[in-house]
Amino acid sequence: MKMSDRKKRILQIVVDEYINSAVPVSSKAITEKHLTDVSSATVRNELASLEELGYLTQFHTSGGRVPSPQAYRFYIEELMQRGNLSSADLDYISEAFSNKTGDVEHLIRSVANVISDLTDYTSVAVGPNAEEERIRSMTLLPCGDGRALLVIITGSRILRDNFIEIPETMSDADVGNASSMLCKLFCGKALSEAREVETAALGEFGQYRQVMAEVIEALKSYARPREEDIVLAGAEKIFNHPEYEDIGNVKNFLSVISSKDKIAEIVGDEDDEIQINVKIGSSEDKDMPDDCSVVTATYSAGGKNLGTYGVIGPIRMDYSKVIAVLENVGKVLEELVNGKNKEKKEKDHE
Amino acid sequence: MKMSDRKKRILQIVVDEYINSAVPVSSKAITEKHLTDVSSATVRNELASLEELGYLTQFHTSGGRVPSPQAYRFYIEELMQRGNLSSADLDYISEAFSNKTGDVEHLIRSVANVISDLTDYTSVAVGPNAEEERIRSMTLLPCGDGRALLVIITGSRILRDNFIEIPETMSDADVGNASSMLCKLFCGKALSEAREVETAALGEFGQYRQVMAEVIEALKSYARPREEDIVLAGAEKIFNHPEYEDIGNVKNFLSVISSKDKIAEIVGDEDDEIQINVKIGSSEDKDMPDDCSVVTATYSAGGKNLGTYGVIGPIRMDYSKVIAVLENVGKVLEELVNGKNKEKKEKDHE
DNA sequence: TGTTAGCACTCATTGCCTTCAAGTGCTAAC
DNA sequence: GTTAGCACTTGAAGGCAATGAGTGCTAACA
Repeated sequence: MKMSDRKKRILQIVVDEYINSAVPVSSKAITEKHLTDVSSATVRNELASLEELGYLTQFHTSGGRVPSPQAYRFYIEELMQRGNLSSADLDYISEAFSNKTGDVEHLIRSVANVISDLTDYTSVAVGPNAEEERIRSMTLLPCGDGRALLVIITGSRILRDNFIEIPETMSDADVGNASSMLCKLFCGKALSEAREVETAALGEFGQYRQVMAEVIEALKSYARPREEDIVLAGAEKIFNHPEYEDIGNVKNFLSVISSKDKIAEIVGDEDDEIQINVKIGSSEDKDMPDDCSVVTATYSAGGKNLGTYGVIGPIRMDYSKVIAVLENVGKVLEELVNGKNKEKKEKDHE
Repeated sequence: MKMSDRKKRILQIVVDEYINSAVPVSSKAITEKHLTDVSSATVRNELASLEELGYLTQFHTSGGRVPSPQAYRFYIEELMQRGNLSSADLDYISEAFSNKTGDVEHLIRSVANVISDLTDYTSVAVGPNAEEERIRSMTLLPCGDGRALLVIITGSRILRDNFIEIPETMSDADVGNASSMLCKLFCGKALSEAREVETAALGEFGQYRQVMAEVIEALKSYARPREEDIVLAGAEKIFNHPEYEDIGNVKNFLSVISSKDKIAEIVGDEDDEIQINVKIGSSEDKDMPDDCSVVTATYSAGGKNLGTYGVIGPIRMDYSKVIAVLENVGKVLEELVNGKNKEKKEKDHE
């Protein structure tokens, strides 16, 4: 069966209405508020047909219709009005990032907060993959107790730190030497390249050998996102949505968002090509609760990955608003990063 | 009215029963399970009297009695059986900390997890105040873009979240010099002392003056506990307790625990003299929900403050178990830290 | 004077019934 | 293809009686 234009229009009305009201939509409501030129009986026929096509479901015969996950997908792709943000919202975004300095950890947190505030959903964020970041500096700082702290700084000020065991025989000066040796070896390389240095080849490093092996071990731990790079904002926002008056749903939701692993799983496996990604219900990700959707966007600017950001909330989500927020935050972020680069380049030219 | 021994015994039974069952306790239940030598009528008289004294309340005439906050306080101080942990629990604790390396941030998280797992409540932890920690090393690492990262290593932690603006005119070597100058100036001092160095007195530092001023500014940010030092574990555990089948309670609870500020407030204002601290209901802390209790302990070992740890949960909390867990975790932690010190001293002697 | 049996009373819970309203599906007419 | 009309379904809400747990009070007892 082909989808007539009227069917599409009706489906759009149902989804819009349901997103707004959280109440199953009846034929009467449709003809009264939107399609005033046909009768409710006509709409009823169309609704029955849309139900057959799998776009709508009914809880019980006398209860109006509710969109299925399939309907939401279709809605997002074809039917949704792509809204723009109010200028107040836009101002809020630019202001929030206006004087952001510091490293990515802080940036991630601010972005998550802004997204949660504007959308009224719980937001999730996973920092950029450090894999391809080039190492700017690598330092070993002795800190007593036979240990040294390995600090790695990369281009976007991602820093990683690990403790390295230092042999008793190494003096602080030795550690300093090892440190500059490390820097010579690894600076300018990407983390992923650095990691691949063969441990065996390090035999020649004499007394530093053990230290070097540990450094490589540490580098391996950077393959996965760190706990600190997975953040959550506005968890309490779910209570603003009626589906979470049910304790069971809250339970499911909380069990997911209180595990960083699960968040990483849900947000993580992005296809970098697609800017906005929508997952609806549990069918698309085993870690997701049945009644949840996740909308994420992966940001980048100046060729640099800035991380993946998004919201998690009920399937009945205001996709239009959420997508608008994600897009605009992305834009501002990009301008910010590029603007800074530009500024810097201009300075360099003087 | 004086509390007879029998009254105390009955009150103890009521609180124990209620903590176990979450069901209001009736006179019949008491005489059947515990006080078999008196009749329920006698117990009824006592219950009425305990109610008059403010220890018990009734929701309705035919509903059994429930302890009041006052009863819990009395129970904790005088009535509670101070239980010991099972050997399985004790093993679990020792194992959890057996190979903990790394800085305080990691320690805080493990401790919070252990406490939450053993008590089945949500646990909260606020790391030790960095104020009195002695600075072991202080380093400025250049990271391009006119910035350097200030890394401070103290006895038990690494502080590395302040970027310092570096004047264009400073080369990396200059930054290195500034770095060693900082170290000379501040190493061995406590953070709180270091912070008090007069900015004005730094005029003599020439081109480093601005940098020095910024470093002092940065030091000031460590006066309050940092967000990273306030952690939460097992948020989803509240659903294991029947009071949180009510969505309103969950809402209150979540609104508190999703704000680090509020957690710090509730956990924070400890009297260091008292090892275990119990707050029951909202009367003791305006930030706390009416129906919540918080039990915390401030740990220290070898003269060093290790932070404040505890659980937050319903007023009807298994105080005996919670306190036992907190005490034992404290002991193991102390042994761990002292053990290490001892080990180290022995090594130093060789 | 403290304890207890007995009994009337209170009140939440449960199940059952009715009524009500919302919404549908179907049919026949347009 | 559209629509009016109507029977049918179903959840929500309200009333009502039965149930049962638990209490408070009184009078008798040791």
